[in-house]
Amino acid sequence: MTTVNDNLLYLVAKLYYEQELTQQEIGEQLGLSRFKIQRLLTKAREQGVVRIELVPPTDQTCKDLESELQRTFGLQGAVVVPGEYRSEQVLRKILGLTAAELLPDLIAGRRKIGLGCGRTILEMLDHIELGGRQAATVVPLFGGMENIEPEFQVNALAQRLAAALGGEYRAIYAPVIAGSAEARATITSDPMIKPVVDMWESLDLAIVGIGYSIATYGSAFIRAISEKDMDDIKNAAAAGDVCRQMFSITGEPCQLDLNARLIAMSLEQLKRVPMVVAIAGGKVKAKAILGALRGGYTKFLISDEATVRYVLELHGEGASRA
Amino acid sequence: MTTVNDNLLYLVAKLYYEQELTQQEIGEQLGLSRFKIQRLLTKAREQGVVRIELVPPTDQTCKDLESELQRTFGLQGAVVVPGEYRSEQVLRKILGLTAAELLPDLIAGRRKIGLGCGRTILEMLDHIELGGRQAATVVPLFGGMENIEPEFQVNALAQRLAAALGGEYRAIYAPVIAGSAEARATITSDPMIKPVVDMWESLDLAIVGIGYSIATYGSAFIRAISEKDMDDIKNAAAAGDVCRQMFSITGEPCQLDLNARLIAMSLEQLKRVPMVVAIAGGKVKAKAILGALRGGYTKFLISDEATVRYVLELHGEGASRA
DNA sequence: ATATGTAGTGCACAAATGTGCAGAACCCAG
DNA sequence: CTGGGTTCTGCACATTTGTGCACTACATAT
Repeated sequence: MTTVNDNLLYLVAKLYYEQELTQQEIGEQLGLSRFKIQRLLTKAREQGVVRIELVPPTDQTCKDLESELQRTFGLQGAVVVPGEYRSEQVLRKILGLTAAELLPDLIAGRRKIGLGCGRTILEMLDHIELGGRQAATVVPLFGGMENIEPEFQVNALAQRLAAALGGEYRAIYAPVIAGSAEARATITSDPMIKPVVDMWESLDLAIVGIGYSIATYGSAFIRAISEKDMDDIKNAAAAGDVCRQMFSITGEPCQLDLNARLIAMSLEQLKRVPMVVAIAGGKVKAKAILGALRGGYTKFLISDEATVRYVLELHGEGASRA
Repeated sequence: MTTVNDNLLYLVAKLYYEQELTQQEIGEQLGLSRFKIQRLLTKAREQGVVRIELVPPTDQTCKDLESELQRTFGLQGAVVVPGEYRSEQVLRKILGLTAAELLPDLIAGRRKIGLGCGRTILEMLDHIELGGRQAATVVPLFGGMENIEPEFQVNALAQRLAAALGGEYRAIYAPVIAGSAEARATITSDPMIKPVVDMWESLDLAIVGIGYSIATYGSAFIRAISEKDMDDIKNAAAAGDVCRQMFSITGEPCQLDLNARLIAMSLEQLKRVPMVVAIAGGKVKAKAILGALRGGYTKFLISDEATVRYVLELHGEGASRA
């Protein structure tokens, strides 16, 4: 590999990207075949002669809403993406991307990291680029489901985050819902599982989604609970959940028999974690988000403008009624 | 134009350039049509959300040859592009590009700039990006030819350089060869032409190519000279020219009748310019380059490794023979 | 209510780009 | 010089991207 290449690569790259000639035209001008040019370009990209940089929207976040959230709910911080997104797909991706970019700052030396699951979390993982050797350990915050969808494979997500961080992860080989309270006790005291569950007591950071309907959890979850559980949930007026732990719009934990069978970090434990980042958006989730905020289950919220406005409006109404 | 766009643009750009999804795939994931994605990407590029940067080969020039040139011929500087280029097309483009990138430093505040012409100079102009409002004036260094080829349209080249610099230019409306010495006198004293010709006396910078054969100048030039002129040139053992002024391999100006008809900056004038940059490469030009260096007609040389080695070799031979 | 312009959409088609493969060229050890 | 490896080349073909156009939507002026 002579140095000729470097100059040639640069030249070809320049003609292609700056003068916007086609590979064909460049080939003709240089007396080389189109294919050669094509390969030179590929090489130029590989070797970093061509660098494609994406400029993140310059902090165009809704500062006003962010500080209002912070004040109203005693958060440590918030990031509100401006705009209204009709498409849930788009919103999820944008929140995931936003979260991915905030992550390095949010992690900042925290070692024991708990990770929830869900589509937004999955999107976030798609965009993380960190690589740096972080001395971090990632654990799932609740058990798994037989559900095949990748966004609910808690261990896989933890593994991906750990890989992106260059740290380690712990897998949990337990179901999110045990068959009975006794089964739960047996499972969580199993020597393979206990160490993971125990870590929930001493996390430095938790990254969670906010759920708004048991329907979200998919058929596997529903299959695991009884008619009575369903009735209980309805009666308790569950507005949403964090780590599968349900609460009402006022932030009160729902008292459910189901709770005794849940293998998931508890809301009390969550409140003791020094930093909890919740990522959630979309009007359908507004009540769930409000409940989580009122209950103090998160310390940092990543959401979107339209949703946050609606959440604050709902909160105001509730206040005036009270 | 809402801020929504910015986030969406960034997202789409990221999916396209970093995750290397196709526009089709992105469309499917986001629930938007391929065409929409296409247009978003175009917008992202236009708005600078996507920034494509080319990293110039990190100064991989032949330092040793450069300093040898400098020492041997008393140059103020030299840049030698490494490698051997078989294709003249490629070499010309690479030299042009190299020169274009050096230009800002070479100009550095110099106001009166003289410009030669030729294919390498043309390539250089293709790559200049400067835009800055330079208080510069660009003049051609010799008259024009009826030749249609764009690389010999002296005024057009001067105009292009001036445009790139954001400065002014002067056009010369005179032929490079007048019909007779008397005609030359008449023409150069014409009030439209004299001011331009006079500027050659007080240039701050000249940028020239080095010619190696009258054949290079094209048919229009040849048509303008007689059989006798051709014989003269052969007898004088012309090795090359700068600004159409011919010299031998030893750097001696050729004494030609033709000279009295040339409307071009003289070699004496050229030697008085504080900075002369010559751009030339290719083994066929070696003798011409050597003559120019020996004659002191340039103060800065931009060339390629193979040629420079050959030039230095030729120079060594000459020295040992003498 | 009716023109009238402006912006956005999807489509059919055209152009450009990317890829697996088969053969050529090269290079070195035996 | 010969066989076996690697690299380089061009090509047919498949994929991906870009574009002019006709059509819709919506807002503003008449």
